Amino acid sequence: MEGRYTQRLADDFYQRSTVEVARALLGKILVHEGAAGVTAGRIVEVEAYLFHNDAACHAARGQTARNAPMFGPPGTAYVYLIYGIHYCFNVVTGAEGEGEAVLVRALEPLVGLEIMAERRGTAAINKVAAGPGNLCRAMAITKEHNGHNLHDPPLYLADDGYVVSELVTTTRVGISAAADLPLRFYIAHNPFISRK
DNA sequence: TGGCAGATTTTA
DNA sequence: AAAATCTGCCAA
Repeated sequence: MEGRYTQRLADDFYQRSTVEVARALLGKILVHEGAAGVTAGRIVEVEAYLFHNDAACHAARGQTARNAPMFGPPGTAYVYLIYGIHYCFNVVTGAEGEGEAVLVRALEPLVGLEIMAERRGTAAINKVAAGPGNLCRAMAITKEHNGHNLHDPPLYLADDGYVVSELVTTTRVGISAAADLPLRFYIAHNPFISRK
């Protein structure tokens, strides 16, 4: 149990294009050592948001107080509140000064299943961390993690050697602008994704 | 300074 | 289909 996900992603993991990082994040582990205990899950679904030619990206119109973390160094957390209710967790990518990020949309719960189920109010394992809002709820990720360096506890990314067998590329969910861009990626046939 | 849209989720 | 509920951002 302890030490299983200690192989944290190093800085050079993020030293490549946002799309490459997004695809590489599939299969990696998101770990949160929270007050209620450790929760962790495998990333099975992500979306890329690009600085250039992507009107759906929060940073598309330049830097503001809200999207500032997106312009920070890659490997930073960008967490924001959407619809006044749900948090969305992103991994900042792209060079410093370039507002890009990868939205993590779904996890396969691996550690702390009971904690996650209680936070979510459901024990349905394939729905506990499916969808960006639900994922943050299950993992207790909030605005306080905004700007956090994802190399360090309590919130970090790890690699357990898992290899993705088949990767699917589709258009992103829930956006009106740039809805035709193929920037959503998920593990094929995975039962934990938020939707087909 | 106010109004509105939004990378969602659940069912009032 | 529509509500729940917050806030950054720009003038609908």
